[in-house]
Amino acid sequence: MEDLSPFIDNINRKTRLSPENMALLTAAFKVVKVKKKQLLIQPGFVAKYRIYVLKGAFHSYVIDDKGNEHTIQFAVEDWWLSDYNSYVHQVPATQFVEALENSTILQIDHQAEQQLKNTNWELATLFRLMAEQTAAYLARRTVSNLTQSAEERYNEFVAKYPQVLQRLPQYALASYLNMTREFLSKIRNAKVRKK
Amino acid sequence: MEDLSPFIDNINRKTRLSPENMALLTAAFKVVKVKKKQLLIQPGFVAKYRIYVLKGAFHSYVIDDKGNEHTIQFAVEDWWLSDYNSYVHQVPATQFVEALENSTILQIDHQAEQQLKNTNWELATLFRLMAEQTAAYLARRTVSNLTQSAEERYNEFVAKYPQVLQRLPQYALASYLNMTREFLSKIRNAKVRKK
DNA sequence: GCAGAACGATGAACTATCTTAAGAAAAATG
DNA sequence: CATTTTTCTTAAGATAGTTCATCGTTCTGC
Repeated sequence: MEDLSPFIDNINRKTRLSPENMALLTAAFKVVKVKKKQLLIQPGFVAKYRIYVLKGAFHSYVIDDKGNEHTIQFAVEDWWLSDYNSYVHQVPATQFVEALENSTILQIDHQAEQQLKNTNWELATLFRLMAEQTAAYLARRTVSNLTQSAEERYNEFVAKYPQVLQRLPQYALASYLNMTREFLSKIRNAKVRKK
Repeated sequence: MEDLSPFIDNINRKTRLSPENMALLTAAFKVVKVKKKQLLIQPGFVAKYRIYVLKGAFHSYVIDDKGNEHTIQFAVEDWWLSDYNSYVHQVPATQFVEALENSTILQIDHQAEQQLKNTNWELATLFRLMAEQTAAYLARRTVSNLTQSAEERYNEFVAKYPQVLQRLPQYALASYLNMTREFLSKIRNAKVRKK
């Protein structure tokens, strides 16, 4: 049996649920184990799940016309992810969501989420707060993408997510920061020399 | 008296409200006229309002360390905008929201919105759908920022918002597309010559 | 425990985009 | 409608970031 307490804490930080509703919510999420490199979401298929990471690491990415991979989002323990556009509108995904390590997730399917939102005030509020926070996060990210240079984006990431840094392959981080792996390598090395 | 039908249609496209709730909602929004160049939101102040554009045009932007302006978002008739991070979390804004033309807006203040969401199921659902759609939109924008070149971003904008194009100052569009005005000028001109 | 694949580092040549500067056009203002 | 201010264009030189090719290192599956 998995320990769901990180998940429960995560929810409690967003809103206060009655014990019954917390039980309803956790019952709607399924524990799933996935192996490194396994895909949870693939372009062409509708994203069926909203995903919470209990243990492990993921990234979501797209592949552009030239065949280059671009990481859109990371998620490690206690983070959420999906292809939001696909999940919200139930249209075919454009993103891959791939495990970077062997991982354990909680997933809720779209239909179950709709059902909860349509019948339960507290849970509807919870999902609203999640959507608002996702929007606020993406807005901040858009600003940082528009205003910072490659090196500044790297520095910001290091400062914000030092623990995450260790666990990510550099090619994924590079594409998340919107630069080539070679250039990221260069930046990192220039830093080391300075010290 | 202003004609609110575009607003009402906008809401109806998101969800079906009872006449009473539609009345409650429209009562919570105030009609405000603003002059070109007027600021609705300013860095340092908490964004008090969620804004719907009835008539006119706006852009939101930030100013970076070097003093350069970066447009984050546009809005013309029938669009919504705010500094979402500031509005959602009620923290000081980082963005300006400025009128590009003399305009008429509908605005709801954060407290009134909370009140409606806390007491009314249908309206809570409406605001949840709005947050979800905002998140999905920002996710799409993030992808396009990460995967496309300057010229491709311009082409995409032209294809998607041809009518909007005419009404925006080029310097605002350039910074929205994450390039200098000079470079945008070059791209446009290269196109004209090809024809 | 080995072979092949995936990952990261490095350097040289290249290119997309920026910077600066100056003039032309357009719009706002009195 | 003349003047001032703002916006757009053009062009030359500068640079951040890419591409390509190569090599050492570390995973990974069998």
